[in-house]
Amino acid sequence: MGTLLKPENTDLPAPTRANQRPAPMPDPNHADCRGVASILARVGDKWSVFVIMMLSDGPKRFNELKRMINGISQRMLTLTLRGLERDGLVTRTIFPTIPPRVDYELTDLGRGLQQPVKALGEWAIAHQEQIAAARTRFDERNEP
Amino acid sequence: MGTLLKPENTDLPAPTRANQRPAPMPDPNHADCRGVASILARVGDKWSVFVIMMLSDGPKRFNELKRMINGISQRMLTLTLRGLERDGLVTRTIFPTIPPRVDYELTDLGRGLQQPVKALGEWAIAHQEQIAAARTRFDERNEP
DNA sequence: CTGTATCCCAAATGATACTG
DNA sequence: CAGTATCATTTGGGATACAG
Repeated sequence: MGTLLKPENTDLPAPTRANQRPAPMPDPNHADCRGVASILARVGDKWSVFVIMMLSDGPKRFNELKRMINGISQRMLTLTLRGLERDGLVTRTIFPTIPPRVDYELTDLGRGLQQPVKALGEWAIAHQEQIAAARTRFDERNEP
Repeated sequence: MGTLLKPENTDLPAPTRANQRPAPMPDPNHADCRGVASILARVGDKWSVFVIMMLSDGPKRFNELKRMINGISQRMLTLTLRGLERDGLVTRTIFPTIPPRVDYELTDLGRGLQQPVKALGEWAIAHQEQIAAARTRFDERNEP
């Protein structure tokens, strides 16, 4: 779903024989590269992030989400929700009424993920001007 | 580059006429949706994340990065680095020697981004088993 | 209403070859 | 070494249409 939902290409780097810089610890960054990548993929997925955001303030129905997330297709919403459900981030509750009603809600795990995602979002907001400026500079420097 | 490097489809949700739940504030989550999305896209990009990780402990050369990030193609490394450079997250320094040498290094901005990304990575590591378990459960529940 | 199944096009990426 | 150019392939994702 995301760009990188598949766990290949996530090997560890060859150990830099003699590290030219201290490199204090065995570098926790590299640990568990494989597994982590597939989780980052979920976060990297635009729709997943939006859905998680939208579920912040309580459960929502399918079409409710569809309306809130402007531009998502039915197909992608279904796929995204399935992915989130599969990862245990969202629950899916069916009310066997007519017409049917399905509620989606964040799990505890999902709410936990929300925190770091939000932190990221806040960083993005805090620095968006700086980045926009950098982009402009770069662009006009490379095609005048 | 990432799945969602383009700023379309990032509109705000239509105001839920009469909200069925309190919906306390104008919801700061939705603010600056467009701009933020393109930044999240960068983070969502697998290769970008890896490159940022790899640059944690100092500048690296092109092929050095290529070797460290197992599986990335020359093409994708180039594109990824260009993107990071464009966003002002990485600097590119050319040493006009023969053969040429190019160093890539995180900017202050880039190092700043590293923090939230790392937080996310740590969350991922902390919960990877829980997620793996959820996936297994989901899978065997849906195709026995 | 909440999906699933198809078809189909555009974008992303890998492989390969070539260059300063 | 550090790219650029081109081609081939895969994949993502929108637009239907249909079903329970």
